[in-house]
Amino acid sequence: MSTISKGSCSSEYEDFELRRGPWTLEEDSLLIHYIACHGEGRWDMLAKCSGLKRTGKSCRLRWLNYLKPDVKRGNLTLEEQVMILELHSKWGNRWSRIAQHLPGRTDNEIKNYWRTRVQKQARQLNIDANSAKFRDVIRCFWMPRMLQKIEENSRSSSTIDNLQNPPAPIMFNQEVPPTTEGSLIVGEPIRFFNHNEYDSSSDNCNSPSISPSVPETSPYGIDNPAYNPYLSDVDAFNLDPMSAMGGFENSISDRQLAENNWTSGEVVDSLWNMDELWQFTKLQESSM
DNA sequence: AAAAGGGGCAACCGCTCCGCA
DNA sequence: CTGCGGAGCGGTTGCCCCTTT
Repeated sequence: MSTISKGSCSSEYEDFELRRGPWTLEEDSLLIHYIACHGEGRWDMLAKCSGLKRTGKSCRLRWLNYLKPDVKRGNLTLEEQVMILELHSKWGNRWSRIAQHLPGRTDNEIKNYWRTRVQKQARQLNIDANSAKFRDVIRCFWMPRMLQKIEENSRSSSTIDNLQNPPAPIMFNQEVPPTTEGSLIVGEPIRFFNHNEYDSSSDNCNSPSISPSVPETSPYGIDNPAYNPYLSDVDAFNLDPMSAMGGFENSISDRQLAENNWTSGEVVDSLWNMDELWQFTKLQESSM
């Protein structure tokens, strides 16, 4: 067990051992109280002065991922899941960046979602989760299903009046939190398009367009292959899905795959039925 | 009812970036 | 220009809880 050097706030600082592991209620309230009085930042100083026997890093993480008032708890909504899939296809494992577009969600939460739910599907399909093939499965199969589900949900909750009119584009009510990044469109609603707006000529897949209004470029170099490994993959996401699916049936033909439910809680219907995926790949095959 | 296994998630670790002296 | 400290990020680990056998 390591100790940390003497701080300016506590003469006993050098004497205690650093605490690790799960936070206690007392520690949480201590941290909340300290931040309420002194604000965020200077985490090392905060750790020393608050009386917490934790590192500054640990305090920061606990605050940002758990204690901060605007942190949203609970299952990710379908809209949030679609957003994660879409943004991940653009930016790769830029979790904090993706989290910026999901108000109240933390990078850690999104990362865990990706690893536990999405990568699990890739494993079951025997596909590399970072491969173009898997991205096409997501884009051409799962995301349209999710959007369809979102649309169904919005329809079922709408009034008769709404049913007489074409449904409006699915909108997120939340604003994208302001960011200092120059090229980002800040404060703009994240917007998906429904089927009515979809121009099939613009996409290789027979699926709705999924177009969160996020910029294509950024100072982080999302379009720079050096930062985004996906881009070095010869524009992998724009590959013809037919070719992307090539040989795909071989990897799932033994039906060894389990039912796929990477969505959480209430959305555990046939959305991720592998039979449907199977039919989907066969359709792709026969249309060639 | 108990043990084993697996999944989910909070927390840690190491690296990188950035601002400042 | 360089070194240093603070902060942030992504990968990994480990624990807890639930499910299965």
